[in-house]
Amino acid sequence: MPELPEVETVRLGLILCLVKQKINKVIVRQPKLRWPVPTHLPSKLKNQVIMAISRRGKYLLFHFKRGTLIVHLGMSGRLLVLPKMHERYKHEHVVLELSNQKALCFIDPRRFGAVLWTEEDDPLQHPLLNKLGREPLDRKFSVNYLWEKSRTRKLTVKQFIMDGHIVVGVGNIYANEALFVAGIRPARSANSLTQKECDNLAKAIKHILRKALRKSGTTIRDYVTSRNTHGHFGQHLKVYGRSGEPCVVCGNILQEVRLGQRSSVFCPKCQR
DNA sequence: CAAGACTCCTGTCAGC
DNA sequence: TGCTGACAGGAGTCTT
Repeated sequence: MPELPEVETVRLGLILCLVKQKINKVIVRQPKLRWPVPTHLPSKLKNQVIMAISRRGKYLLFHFKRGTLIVHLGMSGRLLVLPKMHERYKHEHVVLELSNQKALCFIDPRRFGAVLWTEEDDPLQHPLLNKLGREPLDRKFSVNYLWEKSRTRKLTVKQFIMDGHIVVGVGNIYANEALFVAGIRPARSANSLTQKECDNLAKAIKHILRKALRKSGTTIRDYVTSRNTHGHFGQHLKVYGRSGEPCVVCGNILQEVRLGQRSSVFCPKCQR
């Protein structure tokens, strides 16, 4: 499941081979994604040049002279740059054929992803983007911000940091890991956090995401050209997926609780 | 406004 | 071996 570091890695990889390329043709094989792929997408994109690729949260933005393509990878989405004449992947829903005889392919078995189009002057004003919370690696995502935002919130701190209206890009895996690093139990209510804990948490989120970003940065090729985007990450996870196993710090058995239908694993000794 | 339930979808895996 | 059912999960939307 692509989280923010993976999406950013995809972006960096795509910039290398897509910017300045012209779209020759768009093929929509399966328009039924998270939202329907706009029927006018092919005509809107035809003959336009990809000027830049940016990111907001886990949304990728492909900027054109007129309009912006918005892509979300959802749970199982992938963007691959393949030769124009390639063997068709299963679940290959949208294909952009490029002027360099390659094709950008959106592949998404579970179809939680999205391929959308906006012509707002500022694409960040799109309804899906304009209410998003802060970027975790931005300076503005700080102890003060977390502290203030959490004061009125009674939900669990894990659900709180996974709320994209507070901070974007913290999925279940990194939420679990960040709370472990910060020494905070996932079921604590957000408004019970002390300032010191908010500080630890903000730093832990940044730390975990930066670390993951560095790790994926070394495997950009895996994302852009071909399969197997995962595997290189699991070995670094300290709590996620390790319920019942010993804590890597103190040896206590890691426990699991479900918060908001999400599995949450923590060390009862290291996390308070 | 806040919080929880519900929803989309398919690959994977446990259990029989 | 094959079937069935549970589960996972991002995040918007609906309900309370």
